[in-house]
Amino acid sequence: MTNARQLVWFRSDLRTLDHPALYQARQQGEVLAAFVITPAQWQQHGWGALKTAFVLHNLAALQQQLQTLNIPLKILQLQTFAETPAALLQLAQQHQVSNLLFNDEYEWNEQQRDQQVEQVFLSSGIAVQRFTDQLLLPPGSLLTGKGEAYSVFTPFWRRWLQALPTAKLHPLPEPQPQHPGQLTTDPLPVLPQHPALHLWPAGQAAALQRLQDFSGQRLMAYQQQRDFPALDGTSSLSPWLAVGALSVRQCLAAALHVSHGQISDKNTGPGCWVSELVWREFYRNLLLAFPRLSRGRTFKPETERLPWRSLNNSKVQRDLQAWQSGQTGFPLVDAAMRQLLATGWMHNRLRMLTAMFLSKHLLIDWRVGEAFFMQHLVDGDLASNNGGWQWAASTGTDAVPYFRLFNPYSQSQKFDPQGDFIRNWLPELAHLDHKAIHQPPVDKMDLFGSSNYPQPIVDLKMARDRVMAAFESLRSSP
DNA sequence: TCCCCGTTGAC
DNA sequence: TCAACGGGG
Ligand SMILES: Cc1cc2nc3c(=O)[nH]c(=O)nc-3n(C[C@H](O)[C@H](O)[C@H](O)COP(=O)(O)OP(=O)(O)OC[C@H]3O[C@@H](n4cnc5c(N)ncnc54)[C@H](O)[C@@H]3O)c2cc1C
Repeated sequence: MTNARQLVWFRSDLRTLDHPALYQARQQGEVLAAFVITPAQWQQHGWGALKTAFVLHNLAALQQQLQTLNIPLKILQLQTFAETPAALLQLAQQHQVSNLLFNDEYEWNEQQRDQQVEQVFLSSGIAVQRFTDQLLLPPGSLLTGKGEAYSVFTPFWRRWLQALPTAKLHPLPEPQPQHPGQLTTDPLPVLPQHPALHLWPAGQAAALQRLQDFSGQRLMAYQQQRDFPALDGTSSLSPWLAVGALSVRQCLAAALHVSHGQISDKNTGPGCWVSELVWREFYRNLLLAFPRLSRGRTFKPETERLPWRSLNNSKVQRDLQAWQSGQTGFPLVDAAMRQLLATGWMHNRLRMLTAMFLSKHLLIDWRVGEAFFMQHLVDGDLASNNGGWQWAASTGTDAVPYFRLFNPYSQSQKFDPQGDFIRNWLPELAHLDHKAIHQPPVDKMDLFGSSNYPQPIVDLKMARDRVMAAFESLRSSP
């Protein structure tokens, strides 16, 4: 048994630290690692160039780290998930593997793929071992009184807090190096470049460094600072969490460390931050329990009938393009969209604002915005992105009530009071003071060079009335 | 993880 | 004229 060869299939868990499948495999025998590149599938999932590049650069970092452990990495270059089971099995048989080990993923297509992989391996006499990795607590371990998945966050959070003290959540160490074997590591594909990639250094070492930097003053002040996009109030760890260069247990351990092992509510910096990790957890559980979410359906069935404005209409097309390019005439919305385009990341407060602006004020189908985010985000993640969009569009479970509309000007005054964030991303408005910048006066004569900043593309009162009416129409009609 | 609008009462 | 507040969406 100890010499039996173990195949560890890496997916969205590109690290060697705290890796359940890798750690267990190393205990069981000689480890061979594999990664499957499926560009056509990734494209179908709406990944953008930046996210794809980030994944591949993290793969390169993983390869290096595995080399220090004498673990060879095989790379299968395919197109889709459909080809994966056969190709992976061939690899396994070629190298006389006795066990396949991998960490679970929760999206529908990924689940289907993994089920097929498991079947072909089992019927070829290769054992399959699956591990919980992305979730702190295994799915299904937290259920409502009725034995169902939670669809409301607050009770989920309460149960989660109850379960925390007895859960085994210590990060696993990196496995010991193994004796060098005969198998060789495959060459990497050419690594794509992207202008924003330098903002997101690949690999677990960079991720841990950021976690460390965050886990002091900033974590303590998180609850006070996290809503102000001009501050460095949040961790910016989402890209590494999304590709698994960092584990959620490593994050939790850091938070527990600064809060002396205790998290009892979300009224402290660490407690509040952990509650955000649990939101991630909540959305992953939802995606697993409700497969329709992976297939573009709304959580609330009646909201499928919302009368979104048609993209065949050229005015609607122009509104969409204005939103996408940061030219809506609402400064904080535009600054946020330009942050997304330039960096591949956007502050949470602004994701909520821009998502609500598109789906509510412009009354454009949230799925269009969801796809656009996925195309540009470096941390693009189906569960969290879909969860966030359905939250903002009020089509989700435990979403914002449809009438609780953000006003882009009030949000701007509240959360960017000095206008620093706007000034940073909209140079054409940089001359305006903290009072004027939220709602710039018309600069007809181009005295300040801001005449090319657009006028608001929509009247807020009209937009508000329109979206309220749209939601209210759901009640009366069948 | 909200905003709007009408009312009230102090000036 | 304006802050404070409550109801409603
Ligand atoms: C419309 C919309 C789309 C979103 N799309 C994504 C996405 O594609 N990928 C993604 O990772 N997050 C997404 N989020 C959630 C959230 O905005 C980001 O996780 C967060 O902004 C990342 O920044 P951070 O790492 O500094 O977060 P921190 O505040 O430091 O939080 C720590 C971690 O907790 C998790 N987290 C925080 N807030 C949330 C949340 N509201 N929901 C789920 N997880 C959360 C993230 O993994 C994050 O890295 C979306 C939110 C909205 C409203």
